[in-house]
Amino acid sequence: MGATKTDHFSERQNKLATLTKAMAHPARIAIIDYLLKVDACICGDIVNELPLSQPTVSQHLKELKNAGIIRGSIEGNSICYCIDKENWSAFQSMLNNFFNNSEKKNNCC
Amino acid sequence: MGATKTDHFSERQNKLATLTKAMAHPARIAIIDYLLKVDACICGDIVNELPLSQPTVSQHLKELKNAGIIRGSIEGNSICYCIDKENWSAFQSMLNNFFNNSEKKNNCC
DNA sequence: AAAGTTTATCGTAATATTGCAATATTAAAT
DNA sequence: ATTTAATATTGCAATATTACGATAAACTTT
Repeated sequence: MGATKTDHFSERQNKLATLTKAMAHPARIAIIDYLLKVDACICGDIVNELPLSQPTVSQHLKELKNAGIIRGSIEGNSICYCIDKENWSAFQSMLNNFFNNSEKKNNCC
Repeated sequence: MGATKTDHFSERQNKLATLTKAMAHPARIAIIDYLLKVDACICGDIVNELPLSQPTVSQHLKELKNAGIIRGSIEGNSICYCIDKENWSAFQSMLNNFFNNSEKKNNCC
């Protein structure tokens, strides 16, 4: 196999999995770090910032965009990427709800 | 290729990526959901709860354990799994720091 | 229009993940 | 000691991810 059985899980569970999957690579964490720091940026800057080739970075950017974490807009010759703030907040809430579901009981084992 | 270049990123970035990767599957989200809900459980319960075979669930449990998200202790014949509460809190802080790094400026694009 | 710049896509190789049947392991019960 | 029950491991097939060179596409500048 190799294909995830998404259809057997709740929409919330699939969304959380998709979100965490989009973040589940150090390069993508680094891109988000950078975008949060500079709060606007040109794609080429990211390529220079990362120890990866331009096509590889482009691919990571695409994944982040598909997940709704970043947005890109054409800026003349180049492309300006930034965090999608609304989604970013929504994602934070989503994850916090997930974590706070625990009722702070003790470990049982 | 296919192997992630972890050595070029900061320890923090790699840790965040490892953590999110461990959560990046609906079955693993479902397992965590369940463990948070029941706050203790026998492995067999999880197998019954999920639409996956016993070996597959066992594999997911192993990944969650390797990531430090859950712990297991032998309980007679079976194994009792639960969330590792200390790590769980630490992970929540780690993610919140990551999210809160944004300085709430507007979207630039 | 031609040349340069910037980003995306294609093609491909290497590796990782997902899933399960079959089997092994471990402990309890008979 | 055998059988039963619960979980882990092995082996393997299908698919996904990661990475990059080569190339395409789009826009700017000359």
